[in-house]
Amino acid sequence: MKDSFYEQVFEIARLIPEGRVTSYGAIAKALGSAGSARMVGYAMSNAGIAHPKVPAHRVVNGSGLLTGKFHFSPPELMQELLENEGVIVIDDRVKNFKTVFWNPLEELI
DNA sequence: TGGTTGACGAGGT
DNA sequence: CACCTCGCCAACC
Repeated sequence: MKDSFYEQVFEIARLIPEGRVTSYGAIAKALGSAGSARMVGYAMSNAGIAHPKVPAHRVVNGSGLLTGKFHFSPPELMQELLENEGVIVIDDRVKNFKTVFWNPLEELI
């Protein structure tokens, strides 16, 4: 398999439209591996070196928490990018998360 | 080959 | 609402 799990994660992440966010679990489920949500986040560690660019800042955990912000440089960059796209972030949490949430399983059809 | 690692998720206290 | 514990799965050393 040339398209490793990582590559698949990147593919889905790149499909996330601006102003929208999704969760690691949702991506994992979209790939058919619902239980490997942790792997999705792990894959994102390579997002920084992945090409084309992967909007990792649009991926948060199931609670809308910016758990991966500390992997950015600086950590506050993640929130900056999100707010720049119209996503309100308060206390490391996405405002109206349920509204801006992008479900790859339904929106991607 | 086997054990450890995680940017997680759900459930319980 | 906040914090803790357990479970899952693929990649990495």
